[in-house]
Amino acid sequence: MASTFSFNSLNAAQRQAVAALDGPVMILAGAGTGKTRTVTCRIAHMLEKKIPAAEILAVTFTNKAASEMRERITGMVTKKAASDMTVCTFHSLCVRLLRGGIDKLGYKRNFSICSHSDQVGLMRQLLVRMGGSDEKVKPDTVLAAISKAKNMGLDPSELEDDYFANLAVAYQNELRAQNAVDFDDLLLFAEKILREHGDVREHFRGRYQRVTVDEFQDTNSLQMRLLQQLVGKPYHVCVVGDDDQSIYGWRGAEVANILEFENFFPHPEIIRLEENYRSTRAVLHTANSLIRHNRGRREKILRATRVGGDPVRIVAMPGDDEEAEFIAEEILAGKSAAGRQWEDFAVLFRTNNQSRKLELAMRERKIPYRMVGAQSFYDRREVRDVLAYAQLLVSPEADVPLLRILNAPNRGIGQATAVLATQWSRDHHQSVWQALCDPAFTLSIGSKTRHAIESFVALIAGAKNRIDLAKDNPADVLHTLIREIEYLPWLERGCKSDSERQQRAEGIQMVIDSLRAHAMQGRKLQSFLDDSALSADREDEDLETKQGATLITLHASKGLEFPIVFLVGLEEGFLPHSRSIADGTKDEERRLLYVGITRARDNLTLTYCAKRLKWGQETGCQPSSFIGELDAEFLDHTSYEEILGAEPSADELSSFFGNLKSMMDGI
DNA sequence: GACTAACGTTTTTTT
DNA sequence: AACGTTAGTC
Repeated sequence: MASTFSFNSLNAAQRQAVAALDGPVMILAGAGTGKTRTVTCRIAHMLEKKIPAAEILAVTFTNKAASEMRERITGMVTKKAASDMTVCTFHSLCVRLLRGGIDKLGYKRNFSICSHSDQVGLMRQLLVRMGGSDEKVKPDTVLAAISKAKNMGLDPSELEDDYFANLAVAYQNELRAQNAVDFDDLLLFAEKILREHGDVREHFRGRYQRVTVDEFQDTNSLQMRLLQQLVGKPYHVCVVGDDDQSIYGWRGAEVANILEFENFFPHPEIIRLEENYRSTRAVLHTANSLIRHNRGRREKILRATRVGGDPVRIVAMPGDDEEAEFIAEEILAGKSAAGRQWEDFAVLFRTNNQSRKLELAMRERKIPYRMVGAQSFYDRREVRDVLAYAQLLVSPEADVPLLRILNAPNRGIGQATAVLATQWSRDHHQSVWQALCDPAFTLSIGSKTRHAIESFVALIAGAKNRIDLAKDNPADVLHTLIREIEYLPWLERGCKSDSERQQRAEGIQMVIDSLRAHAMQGRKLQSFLDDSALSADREDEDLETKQGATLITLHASKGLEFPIVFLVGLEEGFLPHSRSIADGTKDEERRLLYVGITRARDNLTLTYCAKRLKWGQETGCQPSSFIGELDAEFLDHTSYEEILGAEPSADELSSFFGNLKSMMDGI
């Protein structure tokens, strides 16, 4: 039994996509057209055609997408086949490659991976060290320029601005000295090794003969180059995406990859999935009428398989307070009148700060809601600290994590000492850890600090030893270490509230628990660290476990769907965002709105306000220019006053009193 | 080296 | 308004 799927359950275009196994294939999959199903069926079809599972590689952008795809495939094929194929992100694929061959570029195989906050920390140091600039330059600005250069295939020294070029060179040298790489380097170095080493390239091309890339509209040019190295003749490569849903241009996504695919792989078979199973005709027609205004797209017209539907409402609001209250009331009324679940409702907004008033309105009415969190779990301080300790237990010579926790908690090794140690290590071409271990260095330090260094070295070395001798479970060693150094009490002293204290403690516990689970599967500490470094997972439960209406940014909503959608703040300057108008990327804003609209299954409401609180200041607003681009056929343009002024229906009345009651209960 | 006060900034977010 | 960063003080 190889696989279970049936051609009969697919439409003509999907069938064509599933059948097209050989040569370059591009599947243009509009929103809600059954993309994932098509891709998983296509892979199942490969197995049916006796293509060995081990030769199949599917690349995604996020870990979430990778695990979802793995899950879907696992449901269709044998366990063996599912575990034999490779489904992973671009970055984790590159880590695998580099752990086995980065020494070709002069790095050691136990390199560490810099997170964004590591990068910022490093750049901040460099800015101080280099000085020289009259203007204040933000670390993020420089890092963005460096990232852009790497993605374009430029050497750091080739940056236009001399000051930036100097910083970029220093940054790259510093990383190399610390045997560390950043996220871009993972792709950059993997591509370089594949390009320059024919044996490695042939090995990978032989190993992965069937490559699928999901969300292709999000690839940047470096990823494109990597893909070209990865895929050899006869180019059995399949890319899947939708240029109309390309909303990550600001972080390097290159729509040209999808628009000019035939320039990268010759004579691709191009298949369009245009039958939409998600939305009503009203929603879809409105979405189509908007996206038509973009130039230079792969033209697609989504066809609704569902008939009719409520008209799309556009509601003019006096202000953002009324907007939030209106939506909360509508959710309350909709739930009781139409027998909906809280989970059926979603409110979409452009910027995170727009969620405040919405949250408040939800809380007042006791509507359960889930916010798709802005702060990533792995960016939380306690998590990064504990992971840094874990990293030292694998390789204390990793400077980045060492410097991170050298004085966390405070142990009397402050910044001054850190600078001296870094300086010494640089002068002697050694790691900071080696400096701390070397009497030649420590004897130059005051006795008080020296003793602090000695006990720190003993602490780490002792714990590392226990792991190396495999006497204890790494999770236990780490747990003991964290307790011994009284990390949590130190952290708690800096907390303002009890809930914050609790959250910190939970963060630490979650790392330990997840390491323990990892170790149970017999996997090494290093692989745990790689996974952690490459996953910016928000607190996982987010959508799956948490109950309630969804509050979410337009960006984060891509790939999701909801029966009832409210899309707020359709105001010029917000959507399109003023910054995008200045940058000349209004097309991308239009795509963003398009993504938002196509999230709706049954019912869609768009709102805009006459005034809005912005940075603590009341500001007047104009309706978004996008509103005028929507075709009127299925639109119902109305206003807050008009809706409130109308005779309330029996349903609305009963829910009004219901609300009143729940508000009273809340007091 | 730790703590506090003033200051400036504020799109989107993944690896 | 609210947050993080920085400069200044003890």
